[in-house]
Amino acid sequence: MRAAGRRGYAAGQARRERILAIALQEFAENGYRGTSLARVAERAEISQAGLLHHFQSKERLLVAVLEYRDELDLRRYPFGSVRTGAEALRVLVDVVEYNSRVPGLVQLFTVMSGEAVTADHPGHEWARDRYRRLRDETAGAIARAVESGEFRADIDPEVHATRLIAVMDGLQTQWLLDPDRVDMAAVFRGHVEDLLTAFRP
Amino acid sequence: MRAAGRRGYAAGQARRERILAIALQEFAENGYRGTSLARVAERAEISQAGLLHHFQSKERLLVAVLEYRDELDLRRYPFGSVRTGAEALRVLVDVVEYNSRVPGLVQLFTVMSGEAVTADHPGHEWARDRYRRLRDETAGAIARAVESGEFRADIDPEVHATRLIAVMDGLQTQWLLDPDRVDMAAVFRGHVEDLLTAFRP
DNA sequence: ATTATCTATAGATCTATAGATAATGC
DNA sequence: ATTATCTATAGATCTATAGATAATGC
Repeated sequence: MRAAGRRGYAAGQARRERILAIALQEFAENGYRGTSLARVAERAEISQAGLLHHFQSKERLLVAVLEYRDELDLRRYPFGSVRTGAEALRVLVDVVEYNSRVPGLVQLFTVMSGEAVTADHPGHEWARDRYRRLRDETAGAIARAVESGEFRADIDPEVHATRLIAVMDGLQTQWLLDPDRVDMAAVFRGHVEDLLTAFRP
Repeated sequence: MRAAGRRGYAAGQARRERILAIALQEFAENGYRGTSLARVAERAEISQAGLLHHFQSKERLLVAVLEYRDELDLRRYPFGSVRTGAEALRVLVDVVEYNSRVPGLVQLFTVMSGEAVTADHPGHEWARDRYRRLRDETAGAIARAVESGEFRADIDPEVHATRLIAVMDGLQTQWLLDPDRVDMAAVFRGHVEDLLTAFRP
């Protein structure tokens, strides 16, 4: 397909993608501060200076990894095309069920969100904006369901969006730490079922 | 008071406590991997070798900080002395309200939990065990309320404990990243009120 | 005798840059 | 000409230990 032939040669483009995939794994396993460029370079079979030719600094590499993930990830949040509130909540359940099959990706977000609450972390703005976007999209879907009369009129879309995302997030941490004792997908599914009952007018 | 004169001189004991308080701040601000012993030592006005006389390694220092916090923290979770389910949920609301006044401590736990999902992190076992304990205590309180007939018979204490802790945790992350847009205490209070309604037989 | 503290340093990182050489594709 | 890649290295860390000196309190 070669969507991005705009800059660099084909070999360089392929190398950049390989570096991104490996860096994603390393950041997920060790966090930003625990990841070394030397190790990423070694696994990508390039010298460290070679790596820095493609990504000018460790910060830039992290930002590129986060954007790379978001691209793939946002496709799983098709809130724009969703018709009903029940459908929107189903999308969230699907996302959680998908996540429970890709612990590495979940770990990237959990580790990054944790580190990124510290002010000087290069992913700080990214994390803040990502949550804003998720809240806005989720709240929008809930608001539409309230307007259509599908959900009760007295529920606050913003508050429930914040809560729903909090449950998803908090479950991820508990699940990653103790997968045998925390059935993330089942607990979240139950939560959404309870909500659908509570939201009914 | 000098509860712990058992090992070391008084001056050493005082110094250890000073180091713990400063290390807690540094770990909260920068995470485990982003914290340097040199900086902790500098702020505690001791040489780095002097610091390592009191805590034999960086790992041991982290463990000591986590235990130090837990001591203070567990007093805020007096689940043993709670009589009713409603009271237990009130305790959680109180904890969240208290937390919203001590962002530094909340940040320590959020950063540590995030970093600690990586397998080799020295706080990995600590975090896993802490969540197990929280879940067990919360589930126990809910189970008692179910048995007494205060809460509906068909609610699963373990599942609801996991969910409640997830909401608390997930709200912390969103609140730390965006305190102006996320009113952690209010959202959690609303959540608990909704639960009390839903739990009524 | 035990504890507290220091200086000095080993030894291992780590990120980023300088500067050279080789390959690519217009 | 641009891009990709390398070696070498500067310069700044970082943790932990060795070994010495001073203070404490039984």
